[in-house]
Amino acid sequence: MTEFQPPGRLVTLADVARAAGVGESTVSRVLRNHGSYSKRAGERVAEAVARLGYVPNRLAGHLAGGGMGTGLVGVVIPSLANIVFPDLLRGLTAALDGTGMQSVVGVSEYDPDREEALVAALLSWRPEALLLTGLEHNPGTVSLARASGVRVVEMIDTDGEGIDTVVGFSNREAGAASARHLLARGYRRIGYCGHDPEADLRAGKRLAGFEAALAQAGLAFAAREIRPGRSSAASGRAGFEALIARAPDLDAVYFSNDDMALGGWFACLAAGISVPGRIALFGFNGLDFADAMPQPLSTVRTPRLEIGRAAAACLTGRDPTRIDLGFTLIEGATA
Amino acid sequence: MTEFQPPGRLVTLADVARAAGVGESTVSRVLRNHGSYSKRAGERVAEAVARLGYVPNRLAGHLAGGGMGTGLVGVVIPSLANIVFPDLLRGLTAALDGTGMQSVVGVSEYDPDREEALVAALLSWRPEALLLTGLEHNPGTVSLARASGVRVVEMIDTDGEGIDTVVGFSNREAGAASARHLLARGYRRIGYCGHDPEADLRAGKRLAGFEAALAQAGLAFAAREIRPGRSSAASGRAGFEALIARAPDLDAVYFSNDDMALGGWFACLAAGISVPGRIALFGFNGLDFADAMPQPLSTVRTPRLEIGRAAAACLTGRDPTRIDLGFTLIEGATA
DNA sequence: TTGAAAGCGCTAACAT
DNA sequence: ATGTTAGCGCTTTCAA
Repeated sequence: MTEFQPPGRLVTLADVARAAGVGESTVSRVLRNHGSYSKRAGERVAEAVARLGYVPNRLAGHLAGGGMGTGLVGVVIPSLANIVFPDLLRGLTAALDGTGMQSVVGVSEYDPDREEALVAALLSWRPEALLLTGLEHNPGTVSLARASGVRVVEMIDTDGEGIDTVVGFSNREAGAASARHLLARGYRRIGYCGHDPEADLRAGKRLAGFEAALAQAGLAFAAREIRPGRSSAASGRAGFEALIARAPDLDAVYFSNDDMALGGWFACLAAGISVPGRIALFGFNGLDFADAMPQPLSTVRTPRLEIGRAAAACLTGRDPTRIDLGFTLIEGATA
Repeated sequence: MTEFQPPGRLVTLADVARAAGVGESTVSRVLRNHGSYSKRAGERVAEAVARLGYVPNRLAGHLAGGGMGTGLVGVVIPSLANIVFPDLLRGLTAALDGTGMQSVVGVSEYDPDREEALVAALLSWRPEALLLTGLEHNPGTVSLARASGVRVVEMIDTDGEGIDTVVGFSNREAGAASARHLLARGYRRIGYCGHDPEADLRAGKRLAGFEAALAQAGLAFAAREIRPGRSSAASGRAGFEALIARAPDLDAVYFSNDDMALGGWFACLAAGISVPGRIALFGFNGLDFADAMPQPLSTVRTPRLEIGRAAAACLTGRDPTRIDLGFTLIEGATA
């Protein structure tokens, strides 16, 4: 179907024009179905395109301009190891599907400097929008984003000021709501088990919100265990075991997220600790497995896919927006 | 820091040249640190770049460039909902980091037609390589990939012929090894609980490999439960419950992956079914949580990050390669 | 309806 | 060491 091509040189629009016996502009018109052309021209071009296996070069297309955008969306997420960010991308790509837009994704590993470098790199592709995670960035990142002139959407977190458009929920409030839930259930000797809140600033905000709500009740964490590295069930299990060894009288533990909480639940199961009778467990995110557990995990469900979808919807909008998609406290059986 | 820009027009290299009082080619030389230029020219250009907030346009750069690639890598994965594919991307982006390459990712949702459309779209960005998942594609996808002239790497699966370069492991053999493990442990009334093997062809190959090994021992599945939709703990739990209700005498269940197996384990816990005493459970992938469980899950660890890394390493290579990274059977406590 | 020509922002000769 | 020039592949006037 595809003719032999001298290696290293792809079929160009000029090749198609020659093969079809028409001018380049006619090929362009046919391909973009823009302007008018004869039926015959249309057929000959279509035939030549198929025969030569022509794939348009969008780089050239964009450069030639005429207001047509690149169709690229630059996205920076902090991690791929935590399913919440793939979930975000899932919502985003689902919404982008069919619009002719493509996302180009960079992963910052929770490093603001790396984020800045990624933003610079992504902008060199002249994306039509820039999607970042969270509200905290290097000053350089902010200048770059501003100067780019494109729509900037900051996802997930609404606790603070955004550059342009913000889509997410209040992590601080989610933490506070979790605390109020535990307090309402009568728990008083509460511990915290989490991964690094300095790197994962949203986890830090939840922690701060939780503490603020505790303080309102005249309480504070009875003990806390911060684990280095990323969150995981293994880390949650080890963290919980360390915590409970240090503070055996805890009656509840708040985890930085569901993965950590799952690890804590595993630890209880292994040690024969009754949940929530002896100790209550509370997570965050509302991951898939949470409600398949024999005791559904008590947690806060976050609108991850919805944030991705809403962010995509904001791309076309003209004015800055602020969308709070909220969260849902799930009264499971562990707290 | 950044001067006012008439909206809609970004700073170009020509603007920088004018501001720095040098020629365009000098700016180009300075920016790319290629060719020679005076110290003074370098300083003036650097100053102008900073002052104007100039971000190079790589689209134009590539178009002009004699042989300089786009630095883009087109990637197609079937899903973002299953952590194994983000893991793959994680290995890939980690290896790409610092090389100046960026991946552009498309998600096919296990649909070959969508995959073909994505490949066409990605090729229009003139990537320097194309990374696909699995070995089964539409004929159109294969022609496109071939005609592109770029390195094509098919990831994860080595059971079959590839277009160009293949990096993965044998899913078929992984399934067979799992069966042999269960047989060696004395299990004979084995059931299967999985998600759609027609969509997830790798799961289908594992299933086929497992069955072939059973057949060698003169056995077959005593029962099987195929669940529609994607894999999850909830699906695994429901599937397991249906399976065990239909075939109460099973002594082991092979799951399509760890998420499903976790659901099965939850079901056993909820129903007070002893594992592996009463029934053994076997998964696939070796996910994070597997060894944090009170009873570590018996499963097969797959080299997901390594595949991503190895795929990145293949990008530069000249000749087609075939890399089998193998897998590791993990003798957990559930089988 | 169609082709010729200009130019998008950049790089790589080629001069100087 | 540096400016000038000619494209890269495409889209869009503008004539014809």
